[in-house]
Amino acid sequence: MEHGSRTCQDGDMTDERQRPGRRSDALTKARIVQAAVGLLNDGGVDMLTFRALAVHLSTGAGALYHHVANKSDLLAAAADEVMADVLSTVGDDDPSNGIRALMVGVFDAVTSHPWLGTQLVAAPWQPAVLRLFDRVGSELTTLGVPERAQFDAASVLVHHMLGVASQYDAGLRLTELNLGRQAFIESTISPLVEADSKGHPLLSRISQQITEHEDRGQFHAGVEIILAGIATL
Amino acid sequence: MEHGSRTCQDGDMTDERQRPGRRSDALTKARIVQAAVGLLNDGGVDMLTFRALAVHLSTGAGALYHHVANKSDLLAAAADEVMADVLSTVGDDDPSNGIRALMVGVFDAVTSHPWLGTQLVAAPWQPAVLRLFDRVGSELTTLGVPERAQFDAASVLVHHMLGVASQYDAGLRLTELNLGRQAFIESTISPLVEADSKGHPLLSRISQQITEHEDRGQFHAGVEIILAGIATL
DNA sequence: ACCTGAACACCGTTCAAGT
DNA sequence: ACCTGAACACCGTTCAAGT
Repeated sequence: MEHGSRTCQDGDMTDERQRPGRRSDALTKARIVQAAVGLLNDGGVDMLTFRALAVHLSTGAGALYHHVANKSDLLAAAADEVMADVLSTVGDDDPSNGIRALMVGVFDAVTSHPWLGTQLVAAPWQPAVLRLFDRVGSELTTLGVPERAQFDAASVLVHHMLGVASQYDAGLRLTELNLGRQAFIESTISPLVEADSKGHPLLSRISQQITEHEDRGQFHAGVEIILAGIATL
Repeated sequence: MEHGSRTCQDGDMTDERQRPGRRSDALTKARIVQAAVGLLNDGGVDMLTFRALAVHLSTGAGALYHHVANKSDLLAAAADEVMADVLSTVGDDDPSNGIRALMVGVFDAVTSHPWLGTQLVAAPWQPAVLRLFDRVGSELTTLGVPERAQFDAASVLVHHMLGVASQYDAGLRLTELNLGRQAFIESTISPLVEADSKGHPLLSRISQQITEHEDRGQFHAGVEIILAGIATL
């Protein structure tokens, strides 16, 4: 654990930086959040515990409450840190495709942090989501969407991205913890289909979607539908 | 602890209570789920506890595990019960507006069950969500959307609805627990605006949106954008 | 002021023991 | 087979006591 040599961010402001977990300078909210992000990336929400965090930072659990209000505050701060980082390194494409590049970039980022999607949809007014909204909005400005409709358009785009990302995360957890996608289909979808006498053509397509695992394709198709709708404004 | 207000465990056939879910039959998954929905509607997720549920059903906490696998299973079953009920009483409009009626109906239902939106987005492959997907899909069929694109279109619609609904729920919780929307704006949005030197026109609009509390209007506008996009397919 | 870490008030879940 | 409820293994959070 301690020799993690994890990726982490460089460019720290601290002059003397030991390994994460070695206590050389004062506790600070930034360091706590950084350690929290590390735990979340390693093992998801279940691994983020005030006790584990305290061990990682070589301090007591109660000390953390001098810098974060509670766990909800800590999670929001962790999400905001990752989101700010992601948004700063995405969307340097040509202006015509700026909105698509932004969407794909953030989608990939959310998808590679399996805890992030759940956190974002669980608390939609947290800073990380507002940051994302704002960025999508400014991208819509360069795309020529009228101001009046920017919030609505950004909302649809953001919700689509978060929705597909959380689907992806849930799919991962499904395959990790449970038996497999085929077993999931048989245990969850089949009963629904057989309960009614309807055809349920879409449920079959959902089964296909799950087995083929093409969340990225689904994501792209949705973005195009939304952009086509936005173009009519 | 539990000095007994519990009357006749077995051998009674005349014991009647007017409270829903209070019968002295054998424990069954349906009755457990029904009681769980009651607790959820009363006080949200925090109120749903195996101990509280056991008290409500006049049984022991461990007995519940004979009928539900765990809390996740119980939550999924509760969500599915509500969703099935909602879907059976919605969307009897004329075919041209069927999709709008369905969307609005489900949105209202999710919005009036403050725990439901969070549960749905947290586990996107649970039966309740699949049911919803399927229903939206069949509505899209009558609207003339080609089969090839139905899953993508339904996905965008469902994610939009769940996204706005969870925004609404979070807004409610914000006003209940915290100081008020204006205080929220000053504490959360203003720091974001002041951090950068950008204009952040959308964040101002978000502030407005929050204070005016027009989630329904936002929801409608988003649906129209998506339907316009779907029409191009 | 900051930190410590034991203590408090809960959880979900299990399991020997009953019926 | 079903139920009981104490026990287990945790949580987030608090707070007297230290530095």
